[in-house]
Amino acid sequence: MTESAPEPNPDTNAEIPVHRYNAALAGAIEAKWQDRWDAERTFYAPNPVGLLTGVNAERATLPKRYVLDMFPYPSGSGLHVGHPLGFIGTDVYARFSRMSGFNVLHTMGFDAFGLPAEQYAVQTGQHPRVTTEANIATYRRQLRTLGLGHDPRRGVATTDVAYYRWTQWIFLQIFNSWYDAEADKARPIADLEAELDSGARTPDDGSTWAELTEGERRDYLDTHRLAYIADAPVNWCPALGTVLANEEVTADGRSERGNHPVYKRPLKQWMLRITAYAERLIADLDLVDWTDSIKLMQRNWIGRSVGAEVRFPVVKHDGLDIVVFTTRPDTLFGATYMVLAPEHPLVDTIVANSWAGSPAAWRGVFGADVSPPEAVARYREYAAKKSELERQSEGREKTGVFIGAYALNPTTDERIPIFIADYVLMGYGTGAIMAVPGQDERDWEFAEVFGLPIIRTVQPPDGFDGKAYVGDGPAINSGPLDGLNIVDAKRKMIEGLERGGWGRGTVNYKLRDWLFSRQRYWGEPFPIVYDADDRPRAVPDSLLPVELPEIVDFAPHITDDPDALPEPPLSRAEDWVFVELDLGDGPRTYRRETNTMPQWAGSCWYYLRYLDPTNEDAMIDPRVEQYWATGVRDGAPAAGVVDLYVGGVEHAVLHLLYARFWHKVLYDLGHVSTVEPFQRLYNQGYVLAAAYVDERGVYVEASEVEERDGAFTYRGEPVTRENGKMGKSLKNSVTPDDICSEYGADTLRLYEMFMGPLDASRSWNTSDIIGVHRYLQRLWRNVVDEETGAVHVSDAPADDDTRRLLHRTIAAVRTDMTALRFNTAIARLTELNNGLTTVVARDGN
RNA sequence: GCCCGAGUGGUGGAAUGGCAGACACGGCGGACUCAAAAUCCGCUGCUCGAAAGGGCGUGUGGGUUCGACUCCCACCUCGGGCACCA
Repeated sequence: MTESAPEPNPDTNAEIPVHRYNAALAGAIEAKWQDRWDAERTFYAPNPVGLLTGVNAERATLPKRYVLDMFPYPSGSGLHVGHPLGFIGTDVYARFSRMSGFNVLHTMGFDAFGLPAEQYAVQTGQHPRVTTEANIATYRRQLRTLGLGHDPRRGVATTDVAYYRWTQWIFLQIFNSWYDAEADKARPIADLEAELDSGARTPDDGSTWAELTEGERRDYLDTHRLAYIADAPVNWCPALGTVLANEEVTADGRSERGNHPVYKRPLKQWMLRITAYAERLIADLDLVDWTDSIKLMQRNWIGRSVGAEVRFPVVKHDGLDIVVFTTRPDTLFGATYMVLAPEHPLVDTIVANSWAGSPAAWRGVFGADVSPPEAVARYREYAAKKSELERQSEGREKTGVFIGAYALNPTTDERIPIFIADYVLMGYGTGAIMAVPGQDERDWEFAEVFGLPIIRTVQPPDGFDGKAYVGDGPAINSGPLDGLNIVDAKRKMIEGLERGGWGRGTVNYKLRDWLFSRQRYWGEPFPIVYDADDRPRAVPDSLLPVELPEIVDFAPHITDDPDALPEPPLSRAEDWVFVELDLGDGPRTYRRETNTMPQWAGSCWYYLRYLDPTNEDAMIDPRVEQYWATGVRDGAPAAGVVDLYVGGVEHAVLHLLYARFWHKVLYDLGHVSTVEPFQRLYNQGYVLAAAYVDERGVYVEASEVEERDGAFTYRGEPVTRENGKMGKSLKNSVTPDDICSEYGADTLRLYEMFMGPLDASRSWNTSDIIGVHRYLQRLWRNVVDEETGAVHVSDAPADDDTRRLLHRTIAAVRTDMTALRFNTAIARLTELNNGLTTVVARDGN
């Protein structure tokens, strides 16, 4: 056995043995190996073709394994020990995979567009790119110290022009596509145009293609694209100066970032047609290995409900119907009134001019002394002004107003009154409901307030003393449905509705299309220009990238005025906004789109660019994509290209839903060969740490708090201890740099993996680190003489007990590693080392 | 309100139907040291007992089982998600 001399300990403290494993020696060992990995390009993962082929080429014939972290936003404060928890976990798994004979792709990029760099730029005038690049350099240095085995060639940042060029290209793929419902996939918009031109397809709005003007045809195509401009109610946040996606607004109507008030108002914005994929986004969850809780969160967010659409004819308006969506068509006989959302477009058409003897109670507080149209106007004003927060604080007290109009219940031919009320939302279903107070708690409450009739259509069980009964039971008061349970009654009702032309079975989703434009500087510009008719035109691929223009004032137009219009910073770059281009019909002047893409855009596909980061001719070379897409699951081809994806649970809906959507579009268009991006998803827990509050309730710097006899003080003042997520806001961050210099990176890595299962949140406790440090020290001492540096390794066969222990450890560690149970793997290794320590103490080596 | 998940020593945690508390921190005792730190060795769930030994013990109450931290039912507490979604 050849043995090289161990590193001498650079620590000059004469008190300790020269070859003791401590922070100084660990640092020397780690630096030596990190340099060697760089020099030998150890972690370069070879591609089958292209620029990333030469180094380690022999590994390209091995089966592949793709181990991915959710890439970080490079913030100005650098890493704390909570950030690398997942990075270390994937690194351990990647190294284990590499040693198990896989060609492992493992790297780290940066999600570098976003608000903090822009806000810092607004404050200091420094360009966000400068800040961003400095922060990335800090992150790279910190990550290198941790000894992570990344392929450095693949770690792209979303702000790289060479990267966002392809983000823009993907946007154009989406823009240039439509969703073919029959084929159930996205197809090029050119196909739609060709089919309309040839007559193979007719417009779905009832128009005749041949009779449309050129402009009307453009409009038709534009409204069918997967990326389209809509003048729809959006979430407008004046304090941030931008609009936000539904997913970025909290339940109480505030911005997730900054907690500012958000207002619903109609604005022209870019939308992505994610709703076309709702069914596939639910169905394909069966193909991936994610935790049930994450799958459930996505299913709930998409919110599929099965029911029926039913037409209610409006009295005195021949041929005019109100269409409602209901999940309970079986209760139709009990529909005693209807409710429209206040902003429902039919309201203005059907509102009556007089109350015509209807009960005064129906007028609520808004129509007490005025005409129905005036009552509608007043109620609308009341509902629009009420913020989401106020709706919350007022509880669920039902308000609304009768609009003087009636509809006919198609099953009973009864005349039923039509109300508007804000408990019906325009954004869900058809914005109109049939109200069945007997079987719906909200409808019951409303009926009580307005004195409306209640008819039970399901027999409640004996002893039921509640109001609305939502459970199962035999149908009553429902003519031919009587006696049937809910499931059978629904089926029979839908059959009847479809036969009579009164409705049909349908499926509805909570998911809305994705609001995709932001009024910000530090984001990807859209590769879109507007022509003289104000219609959007794609910038051709040959003119990509559309680079961010240099401007001086990065600030969004921030205001307290909810009526102010958003004003993108890019609109100030007038030289850039107006551009002369030849889009095939001669040179003309166009106006550029001045919105930018949301931060989610770059994170929707970075895992794909990692595959072929230097390719200038394509997003990915298809042969490279094919190689990395060859995963296996239960013996069959895996659905996802990434074998293991580790990150925080906070991305359960936003990022993971958006990325799946983009991936499916790219799949439909033939650019990727898997239907899903991420085969196995694992959510690492948070690192928690003690945080301290003073008597004013303000957090104080945790590292300066002193403990005496169980009481805590900060600069002499008493403080109380809490436990919370490590971070800047709780002032309880611990940096990896400090831990590395005190114990070494291997001790830090070992501690973070030993604290508990990877998916559980764990409390950081600096005093516990010594345990794993001692383990490394004992391990070292079993191999290296602390005094002389002599390596005592023996070729002599171990005794039976030792061999048994060794092989038991190997088996257990292998199982634990595969299941990402690193804490127990380390415990097994500690037991092995404790066993060896006994042998060494007995036999001398 | 609805839907998930979790409750085990002083602490982090282990055990997924078969010896509860692996591994580690902390604590106690010892070795080394003038002394302390570091390092090493031993003990350490609670409780009765001088000891041998006994009793109790995985949030609470019930159940299934030869056997339950583990499976089932109800409840309590904590954490997360959704929230007038028809």
